Amino acid sequence: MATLTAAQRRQRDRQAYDAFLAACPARKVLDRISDKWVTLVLAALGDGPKRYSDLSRIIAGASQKMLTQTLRSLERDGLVGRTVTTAVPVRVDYELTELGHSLHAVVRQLKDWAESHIEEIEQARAAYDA
Amino acid sequence: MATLTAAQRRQRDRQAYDAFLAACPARKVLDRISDKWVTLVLAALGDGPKRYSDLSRIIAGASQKMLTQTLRSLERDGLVGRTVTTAVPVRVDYELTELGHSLHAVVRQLKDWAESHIEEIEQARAAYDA
DNA sequence: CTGAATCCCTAGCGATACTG
DNA sequence: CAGTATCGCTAGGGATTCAG
Repeated sequence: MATLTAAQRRQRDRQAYDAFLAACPARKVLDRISDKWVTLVLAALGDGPKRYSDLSRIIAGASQKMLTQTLRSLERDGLVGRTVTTAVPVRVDYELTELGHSLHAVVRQLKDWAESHIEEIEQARAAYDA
Repeated sequence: MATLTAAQRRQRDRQAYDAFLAACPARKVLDRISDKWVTLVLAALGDGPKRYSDLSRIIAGASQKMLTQTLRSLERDGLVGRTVTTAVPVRVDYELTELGHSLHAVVRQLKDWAESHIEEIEQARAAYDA
């Protein structure tokens, strides 16, 4: 094997690293929840099914594009269910699946951690900035 | 109050939404963990202190810039501690603080969830794509 | 060894307009 | 009502270079 330049080595490491990530389950979930819209939709659906328009209203900051995109990916992953009621104005309902609920439970723990430690973080920031 | 155009209404909603987010502890933690490098560093430090060069090797895919940037933000938030040993080549050690460990514990739950449900997600994806 | 500063490019997202 | 399609911007992050 020939000697590699630093750049080539970095490139190779990055390949190996990416491969490792692809095989790592934790990474896959991270991909899911690291999307802020995913978490927000999950939270919004946490207390029951919602219509598309409901979600759009609750998560006011999400563009149509992001909302639809997020719902599609969650549906694909089996985290939310989608029900279309063919009527004169079409009606679409979304709800967490069993799998979705179980993830929601974990995310809620994260939320709980946040609520109980956010003050410490802010203190640390203030101290650091000073 | 004058009548608003649709664009103006969206803008206003977005403002209100952002304000709500800023006050929401869950959003702040989401900001932290939604950064993939944060989670990886957290994981890497989960089993003991590491030198800068160790982290750089373990998280091979991270550029110097991202690694340093991530470590700084974690330090600022009081999640990791930084120890500089003034020597001829400078040596810097990083370790999780108590606060960092408690967040790590929660993130680990997420990881556990992933490992036990990733198969279902993949099945759902396969089914959806078909 | 550890880190700061710069350049630069792509992917993600918002805004808008159109369809069933 | 519930999307889809397209355009354009900007912010994240990689590569490179300089410094303590």
